[in-house]
Amino acid sequence: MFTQSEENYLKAIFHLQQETEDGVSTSSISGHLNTTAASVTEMIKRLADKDLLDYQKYYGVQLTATGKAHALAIVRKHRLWESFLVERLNFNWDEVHEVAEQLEHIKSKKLVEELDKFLGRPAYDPHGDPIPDAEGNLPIMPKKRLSQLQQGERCICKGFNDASSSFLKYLAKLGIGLGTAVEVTHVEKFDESMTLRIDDDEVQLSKTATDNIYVEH
Amino acid sequence: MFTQSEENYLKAIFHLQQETEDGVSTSSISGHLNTTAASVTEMIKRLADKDLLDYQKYYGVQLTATGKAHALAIVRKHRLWESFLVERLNFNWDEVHEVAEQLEHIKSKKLVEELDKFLGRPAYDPHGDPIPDAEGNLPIMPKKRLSQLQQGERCICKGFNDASSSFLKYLAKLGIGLGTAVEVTHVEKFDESMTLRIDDDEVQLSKTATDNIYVEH
DNA sequence: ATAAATTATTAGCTAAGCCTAAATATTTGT
DNA sequence: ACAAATATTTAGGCTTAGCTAATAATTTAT
Ligand SMILES: [Mn+2]
Ligand SMILES: [Mn+2]
Ligand SMILES: [Mn+2]
Ligand SMILES: [Mn+2]
Repeated sequence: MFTQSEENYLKAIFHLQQETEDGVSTSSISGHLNTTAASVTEMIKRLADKDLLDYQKYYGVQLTATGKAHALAIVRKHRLWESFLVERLNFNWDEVHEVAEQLEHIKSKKLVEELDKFLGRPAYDPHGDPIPDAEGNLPIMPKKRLSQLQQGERCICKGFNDASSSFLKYLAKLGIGLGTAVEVTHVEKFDESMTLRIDDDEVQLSKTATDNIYVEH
Repeated sequence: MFTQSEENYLKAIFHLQQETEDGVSTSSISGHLNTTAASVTEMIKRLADKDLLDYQKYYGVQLTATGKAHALAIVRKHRLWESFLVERLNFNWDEVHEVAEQLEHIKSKKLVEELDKFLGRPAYDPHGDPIPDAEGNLPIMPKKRLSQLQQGERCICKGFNDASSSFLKYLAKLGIGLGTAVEVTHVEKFDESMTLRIDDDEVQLSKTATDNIYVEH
């Protein structure tokens, strides 16, 4: 149906779309996928021809209904495979992303359905991200970023937005994972960095980091 | 490391090599992979440049040690995935091949190792084919083709050589699978077709079919 | 309102993998 | 031994998916 490259673009655009109301820019896509802007322009023309997205020259792209449906199917596969790797194959949550990046492109309706069943139809992946169902419905997450909290507030870590292995390993080193209880002991005015208490340890996190940690409560 | 196409060629050549002493011909590869002879010539030049095979113009190719090792790694993955699909995901043995054809290209040493462990280090795949270990060692199978048996002989089905879904579905329809007991009631002289007794049914199989069924005893 | 900076597009090039048609080499049959 | 048949390679073309450099549009700053 679609090539691996096309699918990677669809998924990237889907993710970037979550963070803007207007069109997804060429440069944001090229940043996300580590390609040049010129390559992106080429590809989005192809995807527009296939009616997977609407493209307004110089004003970015937006997924069509079919484009979004397809992107969600890939996200679903990605997160199911990540769950499989962690739940059944003893992978660490910080080492599954690269492999899932490949596995998400396997084409077999039955495989996805059976994998989902086998895993007990999980609602969230090992990073706390919601897994779309077969129809593309996402279980909505009450999302709040750690960076939005005030001094003195307490919360539980519910998700991580940066899929890079280095970020996840960094968090693991600090003792931060899904379900970790955190208290904001101090917010530094000038760079918005935070001091946090985790159990009885104190750790420092930059704004870049706290922006990518989703919390609840 | 290698592309999907390169890996498919290596695997095809590995399989074809099992059936000849001398070089694997261009046309046999193109037949196996459903490509043209011209495409094969191009690809084997590339693979020869990478020292995965020895190529003598007009006299076919032979895998080098590294080429063979790589082919075995792909065969290993293919058969492990087939086992996973049948043993854990409720696939039928006759519907796993196409998906395994994709899964065999996933690159992750840890994934293969963990999958093997998870499945209990199986020695044979759902078609009765031996699964190479991590070092590329194949558990040797005492292989005899059903077509080699004489009238009156009895045997147990131990493997099937044609991976096509249609062949496997055909056998399933006739009640033939791994472990099925078969008695040769008649061998037709002129086309070498066989009449077989399975339980209390009698079935007819062509030479083409009996050539692709491995038996024991 | 214009100039400068930024962002996006186009043009032109490359490599992998496929193809068909033409040219060549090998094998087979007499 | 040679012609015919068959197999293989070469030549030339196409698509996908990337790149750099040049051009054009938009946005920002003066
Ligand atoms: Mn991917
Ligand atoms: Mn994830
Ligand atoms: Mn394959
Ligand atoms: Mn098999």
